[in-house]
Amino acid sequence: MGLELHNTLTRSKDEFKPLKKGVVGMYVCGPTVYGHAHLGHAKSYVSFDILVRYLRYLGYQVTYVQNITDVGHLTDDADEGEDKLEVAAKEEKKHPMALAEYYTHSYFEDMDKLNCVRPDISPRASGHIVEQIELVKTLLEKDYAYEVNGSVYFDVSKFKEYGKLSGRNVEDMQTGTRVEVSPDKKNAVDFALWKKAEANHIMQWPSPWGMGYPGWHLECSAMSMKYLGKTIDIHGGGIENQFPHHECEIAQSEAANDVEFVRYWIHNNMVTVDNQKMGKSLNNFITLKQAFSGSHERLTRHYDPLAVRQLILNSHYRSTLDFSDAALFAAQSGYEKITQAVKSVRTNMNTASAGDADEEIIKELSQLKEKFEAAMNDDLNTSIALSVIFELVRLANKLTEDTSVTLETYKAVEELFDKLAGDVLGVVVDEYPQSGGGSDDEMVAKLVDGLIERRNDARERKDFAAADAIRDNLTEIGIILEDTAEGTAWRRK
RNA sequence: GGCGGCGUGGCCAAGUGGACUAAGGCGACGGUUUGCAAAACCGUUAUUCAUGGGUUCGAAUCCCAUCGCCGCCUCCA
Repeated sequence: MGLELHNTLTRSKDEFKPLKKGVVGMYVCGPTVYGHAHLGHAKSYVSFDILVRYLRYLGYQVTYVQNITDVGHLTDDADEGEDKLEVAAKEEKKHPMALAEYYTHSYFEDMDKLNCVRPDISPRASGHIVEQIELVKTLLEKDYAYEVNGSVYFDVSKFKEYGKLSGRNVEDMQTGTRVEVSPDKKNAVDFALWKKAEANHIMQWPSPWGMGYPGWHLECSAMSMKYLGKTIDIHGGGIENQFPHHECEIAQSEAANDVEFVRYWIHNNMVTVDNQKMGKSLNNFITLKQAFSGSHERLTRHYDPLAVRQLILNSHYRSTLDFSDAALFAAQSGYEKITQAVKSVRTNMNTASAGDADEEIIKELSQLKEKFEAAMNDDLNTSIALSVIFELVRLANKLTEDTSVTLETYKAVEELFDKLAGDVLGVVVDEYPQSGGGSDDEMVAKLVDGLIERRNDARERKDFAAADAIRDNLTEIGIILEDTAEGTAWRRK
């Protein structure tokens, strides 16, 4: 049984078969860069990162495109909306482009820490105005769009399949519209492809319809088309974008190209914090930088970025995930357990004896691998996949207590950790620094090593009072000592 | 008003008709180990899946009702 993915378009789990054998084109709606990334971004992009990693694990050649929205968009389709990049720029007294640049860097920095693979292409909306204008022209030529006062709208009544993704019908929405309808529109559900800019609008570009800026659904259609072709295999995004954003993308793209736009629509669910929607006004809005440093009043400590990642993998991407300090704390402990096991295996490899691998162990490993793949094939059940990693941890920990285990056996265990927990889940890395990184680390390491030496002297003299005093001191500042058969190891709490 | 989701042990969370006498993690407790710890290992911690009916040989899983929580419909991952 191959990979099955839940496709929003069909509302069922469909076997994944790319258009071209062995090759996958995947587009994911990226962030609007007007602020630091938060926990919601983490869930979304870690989820899609898992999909990319797993497809590559299965041998697909994946082209992963994720846009950067650096063109602010109106808060609604009517004229009174404000451009959020411009709003943020005014607050910070910077040019919108400087702001976009700053938060783009910040975004990549956070995603790197979460061990998300970089997209192959990160196209900026502002760099694709030409393509977007071309798309609007095509839609006008094909009579799917109309121009009014320098703005261009998509005529939803012309696209019969509008609503097929979100399961809405146009009549229902006509009556239920809560926002004020722009008088320029023929129908309330019509959406802007191009908006005329007022003189004070900073970000604007020349177009056949005058100075303006692209509508907020347009960039994804234009850029996915440019880099992945008219039909793409996978389009991912947050569930809140299912409507209207993705519905509109389908309308624009299929009207322009007369072919199916996306074969598999994948939507991930939202995040809550302490069981409430995360929002700035609720004081439960937590950025990734705050989570990594522990600088938020709802957090009792700092959390390892990979522990945040692990918490995300602990639940399914289509379930809502509640971030709480307790949940993060549990994930941190679990993450450390995996890390410890991997480190022990690697350490023991240095001293293990030569000899063939244990056949029983090899058999167990291949069973774990099968279980892992079956879970991932079932719409990316990372929760079960992660439980397999914990089984592997237990197996590894038992081995490291046995001195007769051979190097070949350890190699097989380590390889499975690297492939499943490393390449696919991304919670195991190749190198673990002794501590969190930073310029003082080497000095800290030397200091701790020195103290360990003095403590061991005291222990040899049976002066346990002195020995314990040293250890207690270190514990107080967050350094944990562990006496093992090979000597005393230490780690940061 | 329209659409959708959820409610599983102290906490997080899989499972969605029969191998469920319900994974896994965290926490807690007991044991092994240790000079004492830490880590690790072994064991214990839900006869029960919001509640009440029903369908079925069989339900956490399907249907109905009730209660509670949440999301989308306006930018948002």
